Amino acid sequence: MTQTKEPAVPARLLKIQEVAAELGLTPRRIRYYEELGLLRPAARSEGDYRLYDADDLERLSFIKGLRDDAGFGLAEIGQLLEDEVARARNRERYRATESAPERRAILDDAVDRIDRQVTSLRDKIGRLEAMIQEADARRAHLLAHRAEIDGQPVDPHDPDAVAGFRTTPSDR
Amino acid sequence: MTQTKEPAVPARLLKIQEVAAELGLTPRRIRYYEELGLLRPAARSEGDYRLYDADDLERLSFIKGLRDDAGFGLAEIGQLLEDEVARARNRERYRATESAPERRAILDDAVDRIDRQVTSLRDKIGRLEAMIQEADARRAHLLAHRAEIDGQPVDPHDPDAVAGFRTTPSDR
DNA sequence: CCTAACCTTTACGTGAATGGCAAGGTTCGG
DNA sequence: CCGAACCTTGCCATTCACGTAAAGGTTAGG
Repeated sequence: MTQTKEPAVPARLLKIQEVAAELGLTPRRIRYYEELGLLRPAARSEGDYRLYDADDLERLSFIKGLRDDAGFGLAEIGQLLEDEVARARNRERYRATESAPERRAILDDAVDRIDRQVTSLRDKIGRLEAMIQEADARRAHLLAHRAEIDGQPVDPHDPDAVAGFRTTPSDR
Repeated sequence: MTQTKEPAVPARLLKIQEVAAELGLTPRRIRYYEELGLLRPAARSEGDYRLYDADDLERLSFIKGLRDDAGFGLAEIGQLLEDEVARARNRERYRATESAPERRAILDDAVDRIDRQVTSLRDKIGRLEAMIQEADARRAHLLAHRAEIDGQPVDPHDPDAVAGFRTTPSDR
């Protein structure tokens, strides 16, 4: 099947549509992300077909998550991820040097970037949790009124209304 | 100052720009949300100025959160929140009936809606947490390599590269 | 009563993120 | 070597979520 040539698995390269299908994207979107500098296919075929490796798939999947799930804009994602130009530069720097301290620095930078990504995600989670709190407060308010009704099945004139159900027109 | 007429506080009504300033929105956005049926001002002035009450403010704030923080589309927000037509209808139904069971039903519907909202938010949080997991995995991978370097300061030929830093060109 | 500062509706403009199509080149199984 | 199925770049169209401006009415303080 997959011929194990010599060092490890050659890890088959995928064409754009295969990638799109696998990740639930469209070729168009993938090309657009490339155009914005968010990723670059690992290789091109003889006839210039884009060819993606497992690494690209991971990156694309993360981009998709940031976009579709986290709702970040593509520009913001660009900052968060570091563009392909910088990525290539760092790869080169890492490969070029033998120096352990320098390699450490490069790795530490990469870790910092990930930390920033995680922080962004946690911030967002925090905001969503705040919204849940508010929603729960409204929920509790409604339930309080429900309990009130349950207590006195038919009340002649209700003292005030339920949150979200202003039944006393008062002025309007 | 605020004349307490008789029942409670008349709760001053705000004009659109005041609302916008308070919530960090623009009049345009507020009008647009109204146009989509997401909210309707509590009242209009003599000369047709939109006037918002505290209830409107809460709703608007929630809409803003769903949009800016949670990243939902306005159409989706419309479904989640129930449009103003349905809201008005329910208010009327609630007000119209004396029946405790019916009021209970209306309140229960409102609670259900809130539960759906919370579920949507929790779903999103779940997806974000999954992304954090992935990011942490990458982070751990990088740190593993950093530790490796720390162990053997100057290694002649590295066995393989770091995640995200393919230093062995192998074929490309 | 006047006027500045606000409001109204209507309508057109814009940036982001795609969709869709055309014209042509590439791959690949048969 | 051929055709179906895919790929390329290029470009225009569209949707969403507003921004902005115009033309005119309203409010509130002095």
